[in-house]
Amino acid sequence: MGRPPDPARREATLARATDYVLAHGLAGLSLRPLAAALDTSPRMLLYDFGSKQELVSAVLAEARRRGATRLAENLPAQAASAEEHLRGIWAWISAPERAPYVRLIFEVHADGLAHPENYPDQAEAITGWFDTLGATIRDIATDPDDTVTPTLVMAVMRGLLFDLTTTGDRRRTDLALDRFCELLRH
Amino acid sequence: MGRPPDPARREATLARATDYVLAHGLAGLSLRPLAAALDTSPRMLLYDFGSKQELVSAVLAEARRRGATRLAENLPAQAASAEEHLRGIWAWISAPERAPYVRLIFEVHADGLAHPENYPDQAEAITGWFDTLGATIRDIATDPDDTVTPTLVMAVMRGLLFDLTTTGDRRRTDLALDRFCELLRH
DNA sequence: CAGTATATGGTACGACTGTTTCAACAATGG
DNA sequence: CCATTGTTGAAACAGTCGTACCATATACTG
Repeated sequence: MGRPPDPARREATLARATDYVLAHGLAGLSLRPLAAALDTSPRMLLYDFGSKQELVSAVLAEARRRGATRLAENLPAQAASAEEHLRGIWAWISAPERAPYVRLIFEVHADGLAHPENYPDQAEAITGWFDTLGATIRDIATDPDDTVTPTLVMAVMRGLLFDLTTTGDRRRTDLALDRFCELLRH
Repeated sequence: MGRPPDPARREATLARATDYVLAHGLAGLSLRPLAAALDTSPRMLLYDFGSKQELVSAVLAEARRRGATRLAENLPAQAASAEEHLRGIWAWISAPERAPYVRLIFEVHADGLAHPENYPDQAEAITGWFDTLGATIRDIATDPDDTVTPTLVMAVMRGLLFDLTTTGDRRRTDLALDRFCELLRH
């Protein structure tokens, strides 16, 4: 009885909305331009997602899913040394093609500082990397449950990304990562 | 002939506006609430600063000035070891009282990713620390013109601040700094 | 076919934004 | 006093924003 719902439409919209947000950023996101770019209407976006905030949450979840997938694809599991892993991750995340993802990470972080209630799983997005990372750098860490080394490694990555995205000085930031690897070796 | 201009008013407004921005953040800044909190009007803010963007620029410059002054006050110049300096900076910048400054740094960075034209001196705000920092950690760096070590040190700071402000896990981030100091020692 | 559910367009509301316009007021110099 | 110049208030302009309301179109079941 009645027309059947079409969940595929929502998912297709979500995918394209994620493209749009990655391309244009989160900060100035507005329903009308977004809808226009997606050949739909604000009306339909709210119909499918309930509110702008829920749409944003869905987009961020989708972006995280994509990021994790892409990273897994590009970092073969069979371990070279931990150092090579580290360099691999840096080369991947700092590449210009990842700029949209990196920008999104920083935008979400900044907005989360003012409105933490909108990002209930932010903390998990930080510590979630430790499982991923912990496996690859286990030989650096003193013991398997060590969270300190992954914390430091991720901090170096994020800090260097902050620097790189601000100054654009790839040479200096690359050298700084070299220096960090050097420190880890001894 | 005529009433003399009153530059003191502008400066007083700037000081209080900086307080307000530090307290409420940059992201949602709006002239009307700001003016109300400052017992003035949007009209006067624009009269004094020309436009919202120029007001923001002035506020950021003032905030930077304050931050540099406060940091200088709290880190006595006569050198203990570089490691103690590092720990001192971290203790200072990661203290809860600095949260407004830290938030502002990240907010400006995030907004600058979308609108770099509004922050022409952002890159300098990064590399500017190297002079300050270079002096205190000279014995860590291989030579006086080394920019790589300061880059790495600042990256660790900023990355750990990113983590701390997201997860709130002070213990883990403090330990990560310990670990970094340890690495630097060898 | 009627009935019922989803899907969708159009439109408007109310609140907000930075900025401008026009007026009046205040203090000073001639 | 009066002209000049700086200062300030009130209101409006021209937008944008997320969202709600109302009607209609579409596709399915009984």
